[in-house]
Amino acid sequence: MQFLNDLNPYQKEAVTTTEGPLLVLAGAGSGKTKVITYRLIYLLKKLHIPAKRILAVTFTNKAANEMRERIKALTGNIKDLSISTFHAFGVHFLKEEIKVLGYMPKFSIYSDKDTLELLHSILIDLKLDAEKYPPRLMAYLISKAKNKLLFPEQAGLEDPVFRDIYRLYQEQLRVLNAVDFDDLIFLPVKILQSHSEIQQKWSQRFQYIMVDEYQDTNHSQYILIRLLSQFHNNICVVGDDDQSIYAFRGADFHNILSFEKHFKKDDPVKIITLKINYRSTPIILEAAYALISHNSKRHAKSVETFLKDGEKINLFETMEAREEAEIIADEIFNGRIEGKVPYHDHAVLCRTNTQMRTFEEVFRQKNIPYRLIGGFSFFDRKEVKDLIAYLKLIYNPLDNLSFLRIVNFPKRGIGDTTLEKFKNFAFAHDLSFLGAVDSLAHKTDSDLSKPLIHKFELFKELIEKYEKRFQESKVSEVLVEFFQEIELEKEFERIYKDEAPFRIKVIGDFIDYAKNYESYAKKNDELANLEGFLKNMSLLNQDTKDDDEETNHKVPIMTIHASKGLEFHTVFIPGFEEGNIPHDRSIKEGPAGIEEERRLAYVAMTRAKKRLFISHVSMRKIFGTETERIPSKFLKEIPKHLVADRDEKTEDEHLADLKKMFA
DNA sequence: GTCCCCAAGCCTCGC
DNA sequence: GCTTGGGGAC
Ligand SMILES: Nc1ncnc2c1ncn2[C@@H]1O[C@H](COP(=O)(O)OP(=O)(O)OP(=O)(O)O)[C@@H](O)[C@H]1O
Repeated sequence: MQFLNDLNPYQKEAVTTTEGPLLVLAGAGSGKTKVITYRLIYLLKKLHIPAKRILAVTFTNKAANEMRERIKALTGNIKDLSISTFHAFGVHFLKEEIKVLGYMPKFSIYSDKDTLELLHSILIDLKLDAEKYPPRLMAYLISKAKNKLLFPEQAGLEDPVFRDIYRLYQEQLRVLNAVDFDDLIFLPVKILQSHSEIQQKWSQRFQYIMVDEYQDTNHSQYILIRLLSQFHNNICVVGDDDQSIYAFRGADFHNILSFEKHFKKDDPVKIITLKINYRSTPIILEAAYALISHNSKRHAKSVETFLKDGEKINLFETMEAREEAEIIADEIFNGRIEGKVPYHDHAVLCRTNTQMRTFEEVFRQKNIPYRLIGGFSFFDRKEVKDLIAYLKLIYNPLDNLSFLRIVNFPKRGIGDTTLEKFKNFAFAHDLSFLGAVDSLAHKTDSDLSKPLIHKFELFKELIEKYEKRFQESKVSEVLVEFFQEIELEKEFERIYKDEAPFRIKVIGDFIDYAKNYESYAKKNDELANLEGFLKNMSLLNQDTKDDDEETNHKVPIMTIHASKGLEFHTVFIPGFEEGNIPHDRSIKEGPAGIEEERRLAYVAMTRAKKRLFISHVSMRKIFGTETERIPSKFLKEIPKHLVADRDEKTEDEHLADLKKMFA
């Protein structure tokens, strides 16, 4: 076992302790992910455990892909190995087991935008005021209930109206044969809890289970893991409570702090701490720990640094965001020329997506190659959503929401009144919308004219034709054919007029995405088909990075949330202002909100290996209006001697500046 | 049935 | 500031 020599004794112990519950609780950069990866290899290569007996859960799809690649490189084979996010695992599980709940295996996954639409229609059905029961709030409450594994009856104890909304929402989803994101965890748990034979099957299957970033799991995810590990009880989780930054999604770092209590059964729980940080310079680390030690609710850790020396943290302020981005662009340029640090070993970590746009513009102008990670989803664009609705309906004919989106796109002369009559007809006969089309001709109670009925029939034929085509040929090829058939470009020209060329380009991007998906599937020994494509889009699990080397030499621009688990030679954290980090919305939430923001800052800082730049602006545009900004209070929590403030000026210089300003 | 205009809210973070 | 979609005009 040559490869074990890459590990320190504590890491080695974590890797070779395979039986019983194991918790690795350790700070940033201490090699937790490395432990998980090596542990997988150890199980496969040394103990010869069949791949299908192991489940590894990562936080993001990117992390899953990276781990898969490393395992593939080291063992040559990744077939049958389950490395996925909780949600991707949920999809996998439900494909096999969702029948017991009365759903079909070909279910749709609704994004939160879709669920808002659904909630909107439910409020209308229940004749409720959307002002009094805002769909956003309802969606949030339903999500919270599902995280806590509560059904409508249990969640709506105080508020019967909410109970009814939640109940109807869940019923509608089932009729549409669709699930929301929370269902991907909630439903598997409910199935495992109520069907002991299924629970036995799955918990016997997974002899070893590992979870990375355990501090960001929520209650339902913890229960899911407990149910799956019940039989063998070989469960290993790693994490760092200081890096819990997904509370808004229900994550609760008490899961990791209570791991021992949760999992001790006959076997004792082993806890291993890793103290050595291999990533960052002592200066960066001292600053990050000084900051995080201001949090009251945390498990204190001691750290030692492996690296020596290093330069101070660079701090600077600019008037506005553009200038901030320009200075960063120049630093990256210099870093590459003078420091020989390649583009992709720099990273810009933003608090919000909106910040990213400025960097995109400035980098483009200054010819700095960049790539945006995450951010505004391509799939949220209206024109793309329409295209996806077609695919969803083709895949899942029960998906009425998608049907409504596209039955008159491109315009085929089916208007609101016609549609209203059609819907009533379908409801009266208890049919799905697509299913109702066939009955129109035989039944007399639809109140629709012959030509109108024919329009519906043509639409259904189109859907059915492509259902077949997608089974026969490659997704990307069928897409091209399909877009031609519905004369999409023509429609875009009609709707978008001058903007059409730009929108038409989006069609091309969509097809490129499909091609990318196909090569991604191939790389992972997966079958590329419509089902996989839809899943891939719903879970956003494509690495935006494609294979050509070009892309690997670009500066990533992303949010701090997306940077979790990554590391870079040089890190820039722009927008270090009060109101941005900590964000206004979090400040409003009180102390817990601020502590979460402090963890965010800690995560961002600890991504840096050698150089760290922190910057803030004095004016920032918020919803179009310029507002004055002051430096983040977190800045005061970083010891001054670790920081090189470029703007540190003498009194005289300040005076001179002021004079200049008013001259 | 379709087009077009204007009020209103927006994305903090994302599987 | 900009998108979006509801509601009225054609
Ligand atoms: N024993 C070791 N010797 C040398 N380098 C190591 C060792 N262990 C880990 N590293 C390196 O330290 C870096 C951080 O490791 P890793 O990403 O696994 O840490 P982590 O604890 O998961 O970090 P984080 O919690 O911040 O995501 C990696 O570059 C890794 O290769």
